[in-house]
Amino acid sequence: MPELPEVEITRRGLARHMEGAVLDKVITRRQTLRYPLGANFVTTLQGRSIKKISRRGKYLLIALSQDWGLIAHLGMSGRFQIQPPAEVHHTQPETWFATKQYAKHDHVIFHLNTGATIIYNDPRRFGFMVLAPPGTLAANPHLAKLGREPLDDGINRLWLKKRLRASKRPIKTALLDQSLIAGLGNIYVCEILWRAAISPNRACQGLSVPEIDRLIVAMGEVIAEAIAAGGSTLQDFRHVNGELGYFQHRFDVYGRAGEPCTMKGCNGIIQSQVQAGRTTFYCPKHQR
DNA sequence: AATACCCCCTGAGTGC
DNA sequence: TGCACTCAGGGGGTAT
Repeated sequence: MPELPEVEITRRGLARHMEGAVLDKVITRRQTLRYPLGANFVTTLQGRSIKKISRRGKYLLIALSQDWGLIAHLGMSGRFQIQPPAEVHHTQPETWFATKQYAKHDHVIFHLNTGATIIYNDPRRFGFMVLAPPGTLAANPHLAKLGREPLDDGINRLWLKKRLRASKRPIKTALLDQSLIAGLGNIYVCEILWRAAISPNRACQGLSVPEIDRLIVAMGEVIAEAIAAGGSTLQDFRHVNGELGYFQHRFDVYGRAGEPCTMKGCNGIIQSQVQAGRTTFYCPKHQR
C-alpha cells in the first residue's frame, strides 16, 4: 500500500504504457471515489493525449494535451492494473466494452489507442482523481502545501534542523507530516527511525545535528532501496498481470512486534505503540 | 500557528 | 460456519 516508493513504481509502470498514448475511451463505474470525479471527467479526458506522468509526494500527476492535468492519489487501497492490448478492441470495440467483465471495485478504466487498458481499483475509496484545468496544477490545494521530496538534495542538515527546532512534537509525527517532507508514510517512517537509531518518541527540537544527519542518510537509503526493490519486480505487462505498485519488500521493523531486533549488535525486542492514532514499531534498545 | 482528534470505506484477520 | 470486533500502509476538516 502506497507510500512514496509504491507510488513511484506505479508511476514508472504507468509512464511506460501511457505516455504518448491517447485516451480513446474512459469509463467510470461510480461517480465518486473520495471526491466526486466531476461531471466533465469523461468528456474532458476522452480524446486527450498523455504527455507525461510525474509524481509529487504520494500524488501522481498526469500531464495531458492542452495543458490539462489529472491528479491521482491511491489512498490506502488504490491500485492501477495494466491489461495488454486485445485484438477485439479494434475489430469490435463497442461489443467489447459492453460485455467486458470488471472486478469488484474497478472504478475507473482508461482505454488507450495502443489497445492497452488501465484499470483503477480501490476497495476503500480513500483514493481520488481530480482534473486540473490548464495552468492550475501547481496551485492545486492538494499539492500547494506539500513539503520537500525525501530524495531531493533539498533536504539537508540546515534546513531540517531549522524546521525541527521549534517543534515539540515527536519526530515520528513530524516525519508523517506531508507539509514537512512529502511522501513518507507509516511504514517507511518506522523503518527510517529504526535505521537512524532514533526513538520515535524523541521531541523534534531535542535532536542533535549528528542525529539529524543520520535521519537524512537513513531516509535516502530506505526510500531508494524500496524503490529499487519495487523496480526489480516491475515487468512488462505481457508477462505478468500488470499489477503496479505492490511488491515484496522485507521490512526491518514494521509489523515485527515481539521479534528480535535485527540491527547488528542489538539484542532488543521490537515493540509497538500507538502515536497520533498510528501504530509505531521500534526497538527500545538501540533507538534512543 | 501548531497540534490532536475524528471521519471517510471495505476487507482481512482473530476470537468466541 | 457465523458473528462481532479490531485493525489497516492516507489525508482532510475541525476543534483546541
